[in-house]
Amino acid sequence: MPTRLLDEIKQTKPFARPSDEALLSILRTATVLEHGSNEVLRPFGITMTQYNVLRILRGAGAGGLCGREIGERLISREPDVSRLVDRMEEMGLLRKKRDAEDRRHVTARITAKGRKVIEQATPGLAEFGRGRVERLSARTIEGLVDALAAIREGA
Amino acid sequence: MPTRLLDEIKQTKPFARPSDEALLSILRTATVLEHGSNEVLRPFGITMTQYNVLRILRGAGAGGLCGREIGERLISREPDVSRLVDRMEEMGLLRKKRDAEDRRHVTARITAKGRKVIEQATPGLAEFGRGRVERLSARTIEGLVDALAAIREGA
DNA sequence: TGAAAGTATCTGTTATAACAGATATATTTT
DNA sequence: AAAATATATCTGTTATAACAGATACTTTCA
Repeated sequence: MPTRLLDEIKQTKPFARPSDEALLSILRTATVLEHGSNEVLRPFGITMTQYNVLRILRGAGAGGLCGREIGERLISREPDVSRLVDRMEEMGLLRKKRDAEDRRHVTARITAKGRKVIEQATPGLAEFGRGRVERLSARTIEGLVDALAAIREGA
Repeated sequence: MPTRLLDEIKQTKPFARPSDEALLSILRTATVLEHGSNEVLRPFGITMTQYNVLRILRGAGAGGLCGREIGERLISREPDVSRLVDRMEEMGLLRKKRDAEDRRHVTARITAKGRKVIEQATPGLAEFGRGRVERLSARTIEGLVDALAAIREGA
C-alpha cells in the first residue's frame, strides 16, 4: 500500500522527494491529532493548550509555576502566557498570585475545579490517542519517536 | 541516547506509555517545523498557509480553483478560505473571479506576483526541510511515513 | 549607593482561527 | 413550475495568536 496522503489532500502529482512527503506527513498528522483532541475536549470547555497548562500545573503541585515556566513546558510555543492564564483564572481553573519574594513573578496554581476538569477529560483523550497509536508495534513506535527527535534536532 | 523530548519541554516524569510519547513527539515536531517554516517565509510576507495556497494554485494552472477545492487541498484544515483568499487578493498574489456557469463558485487564479513570491520562497523552504530530513536513511523515512499514515487512519 | 542591565509580566494592536448563521445560486423532487 | 434540498460563499462575532513595546521589579557592578 502506498501512501494515502496524496488522496487526503487531493493532489495528483507524486512527491518530488521522500523528504517532502515526510514533512507533509508530520504536519498533516499533527493537524489531524490536534483537531481530534480539541473535539474530545470541547464538551469540557477547554482547548488542548489549556488542557496542557492544567496538566503542567497539576504536576507542579502546591508550589505552582510562574508564567515563564509554564511557557517552557508547553508542547507548542505560546508567546502570550499572560492572557492565556488570565482567561483560565476567569474560568476558575487556576489561581494567580503575585510572589512576595520576587514581585515580578506571578505564580499560578491549579484549583479544585481545574483538577476536576482534567480528571474528567483525560480518559477520553487517552482513548483517542491510544486507539491510534497502540496498534503499532513497539519497534515501530520507537523508530517513529527516534526519527522525529532527529528531525527536531535539525541539521 | 534516550529521547530529548522531556528536556525540551522541561518535564521530569517519564512518559506513562510509549503511545503518549509518540503523540507528544508528533505535536512537538510539527510545532518546530511550522515555526521554522514561518521564520523562513517571513521575509516574503506570507505564512505557511498562504504559501500552500500559492503552491496549490500554481499546480492548478490557468483553470484555477474555487474556495472549497483549495480548502480540500490544504494540509491543515482551514475553515475560513473566503477571507484567506480575500487577503491574498489584496496582497496581489491571486485574482478572484465569479464563475459564469455556476455563479456560486469563485475561482481563484495565481498572479505573476504570486508566482514570483513562491519561486523566491521555495529554495529556502526546501533547504530548511531537507536539512532536517535528508540525513535519515531511506528506510527510516519510509517507516516514519507509514507509521504516521497508520496513525491518521485511526482506530 | 545608583546607574545599567536583566527578567517577568502586562498592554495595545493587528492578524488570524473558529464558530454560527445568513445569503445566493443550483439541483432535485413532486 | 414551485418547493425542498444541496452547495458555495459570505458575514458577524468572539476567541486566540503574534508581535512590538511598555511597565515593574530585581540583580549586577562601577
